[in-house]
Amino acid sequence: MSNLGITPQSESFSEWYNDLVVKADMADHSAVRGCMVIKPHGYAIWELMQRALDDMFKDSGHVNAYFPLFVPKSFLSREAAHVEGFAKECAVVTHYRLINDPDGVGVVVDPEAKLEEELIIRPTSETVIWNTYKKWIQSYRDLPILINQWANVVRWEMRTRLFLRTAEFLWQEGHTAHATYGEAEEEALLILDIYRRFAEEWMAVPVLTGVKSENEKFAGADHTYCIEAMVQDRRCVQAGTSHHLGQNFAKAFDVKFQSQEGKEEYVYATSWGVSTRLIGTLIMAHSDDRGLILPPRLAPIQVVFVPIGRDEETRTKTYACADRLADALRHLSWHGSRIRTKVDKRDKESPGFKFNDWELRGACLRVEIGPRDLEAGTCVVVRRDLGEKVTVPLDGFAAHAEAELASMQGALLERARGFRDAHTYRIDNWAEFQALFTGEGSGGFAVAHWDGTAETEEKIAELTKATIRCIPMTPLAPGDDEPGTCVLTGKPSARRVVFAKAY
RNA sequence: CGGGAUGUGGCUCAGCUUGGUAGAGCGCUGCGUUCGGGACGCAGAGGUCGGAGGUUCAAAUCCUCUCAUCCCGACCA
Repeated sequence: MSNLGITPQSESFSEWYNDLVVKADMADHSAVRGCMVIKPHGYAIWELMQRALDDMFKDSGHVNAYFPLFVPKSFLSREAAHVEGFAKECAVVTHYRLINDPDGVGVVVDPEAKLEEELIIRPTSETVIWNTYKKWIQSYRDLPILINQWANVVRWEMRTRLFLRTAEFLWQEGHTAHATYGEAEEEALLILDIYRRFAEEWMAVPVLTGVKSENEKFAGADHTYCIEAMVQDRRCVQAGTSHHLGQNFAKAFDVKFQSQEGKEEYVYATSWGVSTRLIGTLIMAHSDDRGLILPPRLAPIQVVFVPIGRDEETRTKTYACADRLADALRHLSWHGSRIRTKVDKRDKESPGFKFNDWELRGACLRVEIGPRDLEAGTCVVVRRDLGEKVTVPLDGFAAHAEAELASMQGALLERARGFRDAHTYRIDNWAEFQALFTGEGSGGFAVAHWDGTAETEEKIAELTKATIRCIPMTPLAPGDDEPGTCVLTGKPSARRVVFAKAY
């Protein structure tokens, strides 16, 4: 069995990832640097993610809206910390018209068509939205506002990777307005918990929840909550963030409301988002050298049938059998949606080719139906994460398939959790800390004491490339939240924090 | 934005040193045989050699510039 031209993980994790994304037909590089084409197979995963998250947002009282792509430059000057965080990576629109090149062929920018005020392509929408909220909010009766939008944003990144960091990406951004600090805090934590549940229950990716250090928090936030996942090269991915913005944007955009007591106060805000980066995280968390391994709840194809027959007559029978089984599955509801199936009737491809192809594309269960099965009244079922062929009677097939999907969903989460826990270390001396982040096959989560200063954080990053991923919400192990001494400086530390190399 | 590498049919690459009619494998199209872990035969189609200048009788090949991609750093969801 070949690896189908995918660089093995053991040889180079990053090449493995690049090969896989392209060969599994998820995405392609585009004509524009740093941008990508999300192909149907990759987009199908995004659609499933969107649907799940959108339901959770709606269930918790949020509504969707849409705000414009363009941000007047002046908006970005309003909140100093915020603009500093994004200024270096903004795309700017300066003109609004092209003309035929007077000196030759093609078109050139019309110098006459210069915009009076340049427009920034949104790197995030806080400023546009808060400029709007100012018009919407007068009284405490207008609050809270709980709006989400699904959109694209642009951050002009120097170094990009498909799904993990692209110049343009798709995401959702929630923007809420509240009367009190406490209510905004509750909102930020509510969303954080939605993100955690989505990661674990849908993506089968266990995540740490925590607070970002001052260095790592969102520019413009009072504080930032995050979910952090470990992937198979033991590096850490920030998979989602939820910000308590305090009154920063309300002050920058002068958004006040009259309280029940008649007092004028600034509004409290949150913002929160997850992006197509989740797809990259999903791939890196579970997949192997043979291709994608997707958790059933997010797999575009959950059960694929490969009917086998060397002659027309056998083929007719195996096709009919596969259609019948697929149809039965489609009428079953699993986690609230129909089971997604496919009967692979491509007659130019051999069964062996199809086996490899569907492993590459991450179908969860593959069902082989050949002449031998027809005689015996069975089919052969192979689960993508286990790879073993199991002969199953046609009679109990649907129940078997459903049980296997459920079991696979759980198994992936457990495996990922086991992997993460096996690479999470409590480290109390500097030599050990450095050793963890040095050399081949190194890495993981270092749960260590830190003296709380930005200088120490930066020094550690400089020496090891590891950064503080989060200050956990709850201790990962008993004692983690007790005082100790900083792993680098030996100064007092209030509690342990999590260090890792990050994407 | 620095350092390195690479741009030649859809894909992977050879040809470039030493200038002289653009090649291979895979894929693609047609027909036939195949079909339980990437099948085979025969016949076909497909390329302004990333782009622009220059040198030359002649440029994929030499020179200059430019664009893009990948890897490694600095920056970031």
